[in-house]
Order: sequence, then C-alpha cells, then structure tokens
Amino acid sequence: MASSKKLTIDDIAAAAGVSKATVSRYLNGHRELMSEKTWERIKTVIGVSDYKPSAIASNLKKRTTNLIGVSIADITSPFSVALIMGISRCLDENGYTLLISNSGDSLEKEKNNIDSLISKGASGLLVNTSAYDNDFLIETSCKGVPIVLCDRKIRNYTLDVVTSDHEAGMRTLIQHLREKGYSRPVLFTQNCEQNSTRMRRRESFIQAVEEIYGYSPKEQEDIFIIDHSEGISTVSQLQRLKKSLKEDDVPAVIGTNSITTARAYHGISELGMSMPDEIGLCGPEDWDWSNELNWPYMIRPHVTTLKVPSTEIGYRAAQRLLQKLQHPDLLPEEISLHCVLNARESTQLKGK
Amino acid sequence: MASSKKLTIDDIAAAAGVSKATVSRYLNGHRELMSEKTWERIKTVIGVSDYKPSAIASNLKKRTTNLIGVSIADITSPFSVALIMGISRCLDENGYTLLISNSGDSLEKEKNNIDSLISKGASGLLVNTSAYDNDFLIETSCKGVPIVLCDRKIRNYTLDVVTSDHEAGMRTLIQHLREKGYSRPVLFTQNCEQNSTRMRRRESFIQAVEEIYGYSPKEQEDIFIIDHSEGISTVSQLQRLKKSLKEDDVPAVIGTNSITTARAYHGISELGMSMPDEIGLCGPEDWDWSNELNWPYMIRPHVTTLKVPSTEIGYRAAQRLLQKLQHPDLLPEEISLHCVLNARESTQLKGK
DNA sequence: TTGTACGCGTTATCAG
DNA sequence: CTGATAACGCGTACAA
Repeated sequence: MASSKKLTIDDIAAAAGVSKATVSRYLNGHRELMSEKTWERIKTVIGVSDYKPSAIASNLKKRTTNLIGVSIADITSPFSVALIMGISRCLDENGYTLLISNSGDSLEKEKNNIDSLISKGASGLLVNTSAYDNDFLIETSCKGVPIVLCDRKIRNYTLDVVTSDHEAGMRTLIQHLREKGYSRPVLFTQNCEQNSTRMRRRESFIQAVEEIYGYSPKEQEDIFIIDHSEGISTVSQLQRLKKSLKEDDVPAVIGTNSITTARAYHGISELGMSMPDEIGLCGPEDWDWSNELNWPYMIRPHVTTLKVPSTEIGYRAAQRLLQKLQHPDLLPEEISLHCVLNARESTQLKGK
Repeated sequence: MASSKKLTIDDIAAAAGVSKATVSRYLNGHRELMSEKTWERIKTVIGVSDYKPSAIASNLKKRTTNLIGVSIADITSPFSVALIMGISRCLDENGYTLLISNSGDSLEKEKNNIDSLISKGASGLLVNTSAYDNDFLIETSCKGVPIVLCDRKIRNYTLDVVTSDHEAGMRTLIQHLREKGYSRPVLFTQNCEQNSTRMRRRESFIQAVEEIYGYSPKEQEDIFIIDHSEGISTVSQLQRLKKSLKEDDVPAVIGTNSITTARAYHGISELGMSMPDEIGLCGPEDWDWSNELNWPYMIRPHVTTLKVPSTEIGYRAAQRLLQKLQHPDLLPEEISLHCVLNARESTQLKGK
C-alpha cells in the first residue's frame, strides 16, 4: 500500500548482485556488453520489482530530454486544438512527450512560458507565436535552442516554419467567387498587427482580387475590420457593406479565420440577409479532424471553406523539429502546405 | 551568437565571488540569510548574464517538480479540449506546467503514458481515463501518486474525481421533454462498456424516464446503440425508431454526447424529418467556451442542450490535485458540478 | 564481461 | 552571514 521508498538503480543492482553500471547497460539495451546470464538475472529482478528509472536523473546526465515544449498563442481556438493533435501524434510515434503552455495571445506570457519550458529541459520548441515582432524568439534560437514555428511567422528573421499556403488558397477562393458570379469580394478581419497569418491573408486577398477581378481593393471599402473591443461589430460592418453596394453588386464575405467567418454568419442571419443569393460567405476551416462536428458543414446553407491542414501543420512541424534535433546544422526552411477548397452552398450563387 | 556553453550556478558564483551555496540561497529568495551587499552583487551578476537555473537538476535534488501529468482518453473530442483549457488555466495560475499525453482510448497506451509521465517527474496526475476497469490506476494511486480523475470514474475503487451531475442533468432534460409534449424519449448512445460517463448517462436516462414518464425504458426499444464499426448507422436506427412509433407518438432523441447528438442531427436531416415537430433532439454540450463556434447554437433549429461545465471540471480537478499535493492525506472525494439546460428550438414542440 | 569512480547542476547540512 | 562538501539517480570512461 504505502510507497515504502522509491527504488533506485542501486537497489536493483544490489538485488541482482551486479553493479549499477551493468544495470544501466541493461536499461539502455546494450545486450552485447554482458553475458546472457547477467542479462536474464537483471531482467528477472526488474520484472518482479516495480522499478522505474528516473528520467530526471537520466536527463541531468545526458543533458537532453525527450520533452518537446509547445507554446500556443491561444489554446481556445480550434486551430490550436488541431495543431496540438498533429504534434501529439508525431511526438507520440517517436517517443517524445509534450510540454504544453498557453500564452493567451500575450507576448509577455509567451516569453515566460518559453523560459520555463527550456528550464524544464525541453530539447526543442514548437511555437505558435503570439507576436510578429519577436526578438525574444530570435535570441532564443540564436542561443541554440531548436525552434520550429507553427503557422505564424515572425518579422525579419528566418526560422523554420510550417504553414499553409495562404496565397494560393486565397487565389483559389477568389477565383471561385468570381466563377460563381459574385462581383464584390470583401474581407472581414480582426486587427492584423501582430499576427502574421492575418497579415498574409490580407495581403493575399488584395493580390488575388487584383489578379482575378482586375481592381485594387481599398482599405476602407473592401476590407472590414471587426473589433468587438472597440465596438465595431460584425453587424455594423455588414450594414456598412450593404449601404456601399452599387446596383447589381453581389457581395461575398471572406472571413479571415473561423471566428470571423462564424461571426459573419451570425451577422448575416441577424440582418435577415439571404445567403447565398443576396450575399455569399466563405472562409478558412481550421477544424480538420471531424466533419460531424464541423459547423461549416452542419449549418444551412453549408459554408464554403478553404480547408487548412491544421493537424498536418502540427505533424510536419514536429517532424521537422525532430530532424533538427538530430541535425542541428540544418538551415531553416519554410514548409508550406496546400489548402483545399470545399465549395458548398453558401457561395452557390448561380446555377453554375 | 553561438551558445558558448550553458551557464551554471558555479559560473555565477565565480563571477559574483561567492560560493554556489549563496547563489542558491539567492535563487530561492532567502534574503534573510545574507547581507544586503551580497544579495545585490549576485543580483547584478545574474541580471547581466542570461543564466537560467536548471529545473532538472533542481528536481533531481528536491525530488519534486512542478509538472502535472495529464492523460487524456481522446484528445480529439471537444470535451477534452475544454478540459485541458480548464486544467491549463488553473495550473498556470499556480506556476505548474502541463505534461500532456493522449491515450487514443486505449488502456494499454494509457498505462504507458502514465508510466512515462511519472518517470518524467510529474508530481501528480490528472486522468481522463479510457477504461472503467482499471486496476492500473488503483495500483498507481496506492503507490502514492496523487491522482484526480476527470469526468470518468473507475470501477470498484474510490479515487478523487470531478464530474458533472449527469443524474440531475438527465432529469432536467427529460422533464423538459415531458413539458414540451414529447411522448417518447429515446437515448442514442455508443457502446458503454468501458466508459463510465456513458454508463451513468444511460442509467440516468432509465431512472429519469421511470420517474417522470412513469414507465421503464426498454433496452431494445428506447435505447439505440450506434456503432459505425459494426455497421449500425444512425440513419438505420432512426428508421427503426420511426417504424416503432405508435399513433400520436412524438419521439425526442437524446444524444449521449456531442458526437452522437450531431450524428442524430445529420441523420434527421438526411431522412428529411421535420424538427422539432416530427422529432425532437437534444443532448449534452461539451464545448463550453465559445458560443460563436458552437454548433448547437449555430444550426437551425438551434439544438437544446445540457451544458456540461467541461472547462470548470478541468479547473476544479487541477485545483483539487494541487490541494492533494500539499495535503497528501486528504481522503478521496467526488466533486459533482451542475449542468445547465439550454432550451432551444429543437425541442420546442408545442406553443409552450 | 563486469565494476569503479566521477560528473551532471542543484540543494541541504554543517562548520566557521 | 558564508563556504565547503555531501548527496540526488543515472551514464560512461576507464580499469580490471
């Protein structure tokens, strides 16, 4: 019942009548370094005992662990969850364990978390960063800590990063809207300042519209900032959009992420606008692991999305990090995964 | 630029011209154990260096960490995510870090994970277990590892556990259906064998129907097992339900969890049944942190749910674990949190 | 094939 | 107030 006292390698050695060096060899699978008999004896002793080597002590000696630190900008987002799933799967397959921390979109918190992850022996970091301006990550990387960024990049420095191809994805989406007959694509987004993903989507939007529609979207007219903290609600922006419509204009809202898209959906319902005829709606879809619980697919009309391979981003990032652990001199690279268009009812304007 | 070499307490001691013991005292805030001057000198030295104490070495010595191991049965479920959020918030507030592992609903994996978490120095365990029959957890607890179960219990042994009050919740739901005029409440569930939560919900269903409707629900007629792996689809079960209906019977499906409820929703749509008039639908709602992305609230008709305080379960479980860490002799207790009925359109049968 | 001795970075003890 | 020094549990040259 009681946990008399934690067994150590010495106890095992004593019980097996060998030295702890030999036990250590057994533990590390150096079968060739001892006789069959010794091997078996140790095996037996350990078998009946419930001895568990202390990973802590082992780490202290080896100066490396199989812990991977994960810093998530905002764990409440579906994207983060998918990311963690992917990371978890890969690390699992390779015998690593996740050390998770959430920075709640605060850079200060992120710094503390990362320091803490490192001091706890994380041998590498997977970072979904909260800040685009991030000297701290640069310093950390320079100190020799292997880092792979997940989805979001940082300014002015090349770190390993795994993202999705927002540019191509946005082009696909805009192309789709054009084909369906929407004449006025607009972007609904939150503030982009410290969020490289939103920035990139915004840029991609502008470029894609230029390419495909042949005009330059304007900051004020075609890009709508939603900022609940400043009282700029989705509904008010939708109303502004509605007023700005010219004759025969059929608008389509592109949400910059799941939340924005969902909010736009709610706003459109609230205003009683008819979708997809009066207004179209589409956006990214981060939740890539279960269609059954996936709202774009559950609601009516089903919402057209750009499926972001969130889980795979996590998986690949983890994979890359493990690579870097083995080959510390690998040069940073950017891995960009494809997004897939899921055309559904919310953008089915014409009989196309 | 390069990480010359990790700084140790010795380096700091040398630089400050004191012994490492003194530095250690400084690090642990024993201000009273040294002169103001010494304190300041060390402070300065550490300030300019980027020395970070090694938590590993410290742990080895102190034989305790501020790592909490979390074992999740199935990380892909929304409930798990909410749970982790709650855990994360509490541990965060108290300076602990999460060590997360996912057992993918496999007991074998769960065992391995827990062993690994312990060997990595987790000072306590938060377990959302995958198996109701679970001697392993009992043994582990007996060995002195502090454990708090999250949501799911185990058979034949009292461990600390934080759950939601399924019994009362189910009663509320059934009462609601009765009031709304549904005459035939049925439960849709997956297999319950190793899942205490499903088992409890099933039992609660039976009891509540007896109490409120005054008859005993039958295994075959009123409880529908969905098992995709065995080819028993939601649609086929709905059809079976439909055929079994007597004149004037108005059925209402209760899903045993988010997935089942969502599947029932899809099935009902597919069969073109009209909700809430021809059939009602309700179920638990695990995703308790963002209504904007919450499908029961997004789809039409909005789905009536029993809101499970998933995040709070995590929070309270973590809290309880920290308590146990300080007072190892605390007797196990069960904390049961209330669920809240969110009556919405999917059960709005009459003009009630 | 096996054992000895030492080091890893920190904390605790005890002496000064 | 401060400093040596001995643990902590394990890994690994090096010796036997």
